[in-house]
Amino acid sequence: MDIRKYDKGLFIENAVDFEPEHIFECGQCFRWNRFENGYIGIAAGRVAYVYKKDDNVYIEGGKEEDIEFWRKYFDLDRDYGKIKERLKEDEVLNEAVEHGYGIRILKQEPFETLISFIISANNRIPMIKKAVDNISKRFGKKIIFKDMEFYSFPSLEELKEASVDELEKCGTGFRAVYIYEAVNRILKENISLDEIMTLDTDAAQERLLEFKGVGPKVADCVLLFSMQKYDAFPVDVWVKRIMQKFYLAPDVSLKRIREFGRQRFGDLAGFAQQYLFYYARENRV
DNA sequence: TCCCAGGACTACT
DNA sequence: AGTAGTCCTGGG
Repeated sequence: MDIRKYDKGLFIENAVDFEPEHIFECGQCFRWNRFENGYIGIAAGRVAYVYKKDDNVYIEGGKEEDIEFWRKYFDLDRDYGKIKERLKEDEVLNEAVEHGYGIRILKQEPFETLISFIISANNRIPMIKKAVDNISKRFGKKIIFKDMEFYSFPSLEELKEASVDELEKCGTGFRAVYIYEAVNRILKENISLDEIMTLDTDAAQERLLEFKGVGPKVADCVLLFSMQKYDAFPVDVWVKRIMQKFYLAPDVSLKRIREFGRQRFGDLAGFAQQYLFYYARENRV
């Protein structure tokens, strides 16, 4: 799929397997919101209004020098048609893919993803969005687009200024101390998320679990949504419900569900998880 | 007013 | 190895 320039930004001509609603509502990101005919949001300090019209996806506000950024962010070089073909051999996935046929897994920034998913623990999506937004307003950089204010998610350097109290005031609750400790441990122990990204899925998960406030589910989300570990299988309540309903007994532990998912879907476990999550959530399974 | 949703921690076994 | 109780916040 090719990205080209037009007068208001960038567009993807004949975008296949790409539905903004599926992409932005499948639980992987917190900074995109419904706007007019699509979604408006910010990724890595770049604001855009993304919508689909006919077969084209428009990235209004996208700059010519960011063509490669958006190509990578939206994972445009991957053939989701082929992935869906393979997953549809599974009866449940066949149904789930019908619902979320336009899902793509975004390539988000590891630091933002780590902090955002620490906030996601025992929390609901609107609350998570609010907290991430407050942190960005307080510690990120302001960007004006369409006469509206947007704020980039703060860098490690920007967030090191945050006290536990300030983080709490952003609406993070008991997770404030986890965020504070994560930021300061990364700085003090000179931890490189990019280096963790080079490890295999199990080794990288182990490293992420060393952060307080990061359990198996949060670690798997970071691995899948920012480190291209597509064999990760994050198990949240929705995935738990749908797995227990269609594949396993109702009392199977989260750990076993994770093991089952990874074994059954292999290198496509992460994609399967996204289709299942979206299906379960949309249908209130 | 209470109850519920939503993962990880701690302190146990 | 697995599990009960607790953490915070907004909405019904």
